[in-house]
Amino acid sequence: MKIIFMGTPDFAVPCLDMLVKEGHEVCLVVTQPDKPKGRGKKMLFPPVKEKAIEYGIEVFQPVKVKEEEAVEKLRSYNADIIVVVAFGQILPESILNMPKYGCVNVHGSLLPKYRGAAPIQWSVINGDTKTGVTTMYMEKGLDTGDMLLKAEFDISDEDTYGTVHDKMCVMGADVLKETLVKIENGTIVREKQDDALSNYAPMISKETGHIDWNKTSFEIINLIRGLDPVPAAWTVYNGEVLKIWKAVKFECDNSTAKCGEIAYITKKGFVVKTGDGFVLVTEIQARGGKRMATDAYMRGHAVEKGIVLE
RNA sequence: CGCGGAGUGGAGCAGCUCGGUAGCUCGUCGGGCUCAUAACCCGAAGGUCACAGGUUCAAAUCCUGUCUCCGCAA
Repeated sequence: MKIIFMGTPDFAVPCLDMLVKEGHEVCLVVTQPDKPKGRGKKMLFPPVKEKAIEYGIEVFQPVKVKEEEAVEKLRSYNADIIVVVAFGQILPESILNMPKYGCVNVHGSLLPKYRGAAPIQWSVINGDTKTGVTTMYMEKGLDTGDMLLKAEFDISDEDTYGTVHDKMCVMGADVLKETLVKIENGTIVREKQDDALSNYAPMISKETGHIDWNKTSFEIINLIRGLDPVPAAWTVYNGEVLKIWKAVKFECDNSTAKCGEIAYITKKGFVVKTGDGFVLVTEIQARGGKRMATDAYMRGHAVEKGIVLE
């Protein structure tokens, strides 16, 4: 099929890769404009653009795809279908209605759960043990379109946002592949989303990662997992931000410690009181420092019992 | 030229302001104590102090340049 592909981050790359390898005619790749990133201010290409260049596909980077000029450019390609994977901009109806087969989206959750920008993170943060990808026809509402195909998989205790993301984007490409086959041969089945079962997964901000030690150990550990590797869960230690990369439940008999207080020091790390128990923090990152095991950090820094994390 | 921090034995740090025998907490190896141990005691190995120049009688320490890593901001 003749396809316009719209996507931006790493998550979208396997899908683009698949489209090309399956022999589809990807006539245009639409992605977000280059932005100065990183330390220097270096202009970095979005990952999807890198891949498009590799394949020699034309790249289009409108600041606002909904503007008339951009819409007309898309129309001029007369594509059969538009595939959207983590593009990062809202599409106007003029685009949604443009191609013969419509606009298909790959979403990182089992819809109708976790509509919105950060479905993977929130499913980990909420402690879900199962997630998946869903393909759907796009419509005006945010991730509300009719569902097409799904694939699900388990989230283990060891999984983080990063590991789930990596599994999911590969799986997303597979599901998309199958979806396109069925669309093309007319065997696809649309399924309405049950709005009553839906919820929203809002964008993750820095503040999302600020640990509330009054919460349960389970909630705190899941928050840490859900924000690893970006943007990280953190707390304030001696007035400075301390990122927490890994923590596990811990048994401790310190009954006087209050939430957030370092209740105990072990060889592996320090133990913090939570809303319903204790967690042993085993991997951290201090301001200006690298991510490292807590015991390594404690060899060079004095971490004392009684300090309260905020 | 966005702001800032850092590169010191295997790990994490101190020392640098006020140049002059490389230190701390661990790890590793050997020995000892112990029913035993991640505990304790004794001992040992292991570092061109990121790289390249410069100043100096002498540079981890002062000056210049380069590379790499990290935090913030985007």
